[in-house]
Amino acid sequence: MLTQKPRGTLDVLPQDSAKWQLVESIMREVAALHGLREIRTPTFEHTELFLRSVGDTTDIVQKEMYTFNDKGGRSITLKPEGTAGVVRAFVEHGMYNDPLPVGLYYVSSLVFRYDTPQAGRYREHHQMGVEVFGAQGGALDAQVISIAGEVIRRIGIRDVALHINSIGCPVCRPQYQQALRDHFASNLNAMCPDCKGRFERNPLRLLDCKDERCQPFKQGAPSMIECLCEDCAAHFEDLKASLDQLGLPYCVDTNIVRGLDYYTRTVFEFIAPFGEGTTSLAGGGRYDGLVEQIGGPTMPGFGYGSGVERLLEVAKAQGVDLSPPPLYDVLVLSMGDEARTEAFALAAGLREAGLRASCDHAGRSLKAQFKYAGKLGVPYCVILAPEEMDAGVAKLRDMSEGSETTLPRAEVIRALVYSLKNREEP
RNA sequence: GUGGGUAUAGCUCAGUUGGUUAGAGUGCCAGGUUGUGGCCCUGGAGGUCGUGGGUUCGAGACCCACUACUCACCCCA
Repeated sequence: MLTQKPRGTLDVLPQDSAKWQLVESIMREVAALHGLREIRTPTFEHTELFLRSVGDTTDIVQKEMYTFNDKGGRSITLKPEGTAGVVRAFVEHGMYNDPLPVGLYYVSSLVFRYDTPQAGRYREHHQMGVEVFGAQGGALDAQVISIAGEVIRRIGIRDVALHINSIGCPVCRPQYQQALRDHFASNLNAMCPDCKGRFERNPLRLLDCKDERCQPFKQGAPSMIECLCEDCAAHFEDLKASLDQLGLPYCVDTNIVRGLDYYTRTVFEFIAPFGEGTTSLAGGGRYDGLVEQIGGPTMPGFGYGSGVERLLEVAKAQGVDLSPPPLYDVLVLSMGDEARTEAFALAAGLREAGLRASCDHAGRSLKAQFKYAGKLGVPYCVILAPEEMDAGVAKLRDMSEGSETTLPRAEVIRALVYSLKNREEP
């Protein structure tokens, strides 16, 4: 117990942390291309925020939140998703007075959900994401969707499908829900117990029930797309045209509903094959009523979240090489006390010149030092031994070619800087 | 939350119908002329056999509980 991490958590070890940094840097690069600025919000918020935004009938709120009372008797909840906290901060700090639209992104934000862990699914995970406030066109939706897609593409993940849908707005969704109820009403007695509950609460969920008994009744059910009001339909057309302009292939998937109540109009997911099935790499959508609902002005919004663990696991399953470069550009090897002291100074000089360098600190044999360099894949070694010390020179060994050159000690740093620079080019 | 599978060295795994000091490969450390890595050879360190009970003369093995991992359902990142 003492040496066992809590269920559903993950240790990121040194051999993997460089991959995390790579993914995070890709997110930052792409975000910068779109003029987004980083925001960091607390790991926990007042429980009320999630009840109001995510919705108190959703699975997330009903059974997956880490909620507790703090010592002051406040009900606190660890973030179960990324958007609510950002919206809260946006409103709290009056960011709607900034030049609109306001584009924000976050990197490796902690997210907690108490559900059964599985591959690619944890109780604590990290999300990167984007939220844009004050822009309402379908083109904006397409642009933000393209950010998620571009990050996935730059990581090197393949075979990703973009699924989009529109779930309408407060004008047309009630009409659609009524249309669904009308469709299912006569057969409700033959359907599964879950669906009987969904019928009143959230009839959209009737459509993605997996129970065999319910399958036949879905035939001929109206689709949300057909019932969109004029404005929502136009918005959806705008989105599709904009995705075409960006050259981003997509499919309209009416099963994409999203398990959060605040979405309006556009919802989307990037889906990749994973194991025997598929997994969602990023998901989000439009939330035009949320800012107002939290107590801000009327303000459209669009955003998404993407799970870092999943991105890395799917990349790994696809054999994407995210391995970092060798730990050092150069190691300074030495024999004897005099040379060791000199090696220590030379390594410091190399770092001064911007090279990643070190020397032996274990008092190991020259052979062991070479083995160490070989195992790390270090491209160059400098050798300092009594003979070189007497002559005021050093040997420079190219580890991949196995060639050695002897040069004056004072030339070593310049020669290495030159060699490494030329190495980058090919 | 419900059901199936699994848990032995840092990693991947053997371990016969319960029977003495629990093994292999790999990795790690060292040595093979005290100046040279990758290949090879030798040696060494490293294990509360997931945890706690039980059965038994005796449990890594059999039984129970717990914990974790894993697959499916649900939902999602």
